[in-house]
Amino acid sequence: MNEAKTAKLERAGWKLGTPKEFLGLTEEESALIEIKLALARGIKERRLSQRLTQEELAKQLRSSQSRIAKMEASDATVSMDFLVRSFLALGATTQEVGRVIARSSAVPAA
Amino acid sequence: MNEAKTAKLERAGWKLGTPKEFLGLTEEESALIEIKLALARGIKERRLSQRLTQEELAKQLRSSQSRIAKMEASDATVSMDFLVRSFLALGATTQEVGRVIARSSAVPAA
DNA sequence: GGATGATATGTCCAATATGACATATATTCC
DNA sequence: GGAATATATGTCATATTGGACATATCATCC
Repeated sequence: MNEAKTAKLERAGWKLGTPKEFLGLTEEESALIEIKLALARGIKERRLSQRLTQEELAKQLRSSQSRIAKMEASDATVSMDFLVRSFLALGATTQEVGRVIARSSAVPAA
Repeated sequence: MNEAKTAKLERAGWKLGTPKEFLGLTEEESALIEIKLALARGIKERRLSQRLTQEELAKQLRSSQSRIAKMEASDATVSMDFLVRSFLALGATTQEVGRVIARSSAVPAA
């Protein structure tokens, strides 16, 4: 992960700490974060393409606009359960959820 | 989902309620559960193939044996975050996580 | 530049998930 | 049948995540 990205994540409340490769932590830690970022992006895309407001999506999920905003901003207090539930609520299939996750750490071709 | 499966889930603490297709709830609800079941199975498989005890895996994750047991039993109190973290801790890539999820609701050929 | 509508951010406290622990139940070997 | 080891289940207190609300910021239109 590059510097700009980690800065953004720290603003979103992630406690990243310094790399701890030797403890086997960072690789999983960053993979998990990449997954959440990818889901958040996917959710926002889907919501927009369906011309839904955050308020409307919130209602469907019996949640609140602020929570949706935080989710799309990859706030650290948003769980993966909530991300996946939202994605599914927007009509995604498990196949699509899986695909988004699988590709989350794909390195763009140089 | 068949009857035996729902019975097992209810034993694991899931509050399923009667189908609410008309509210668009059940499809997502069951998809999410299928995902969690698939992850739990994948985790147990990986752990066993690496000849790790629940205790050992727990230590790696700074968790406890009981939590691992609950996870593998798809207990309702286990979060998706924890499932994915565990899967990754067992050496899975995001690709593999994605694949397991994508296939979670695959219907076996008749 | 001020409405209006959408999104972002911060804070509450209620609900849920967590690790830890105790203890129960397998499973395997002797 | 009883050690020894692994796994399951129940319960706590603490930590994390949740919805709700207030308010701030941002865009678009007039």
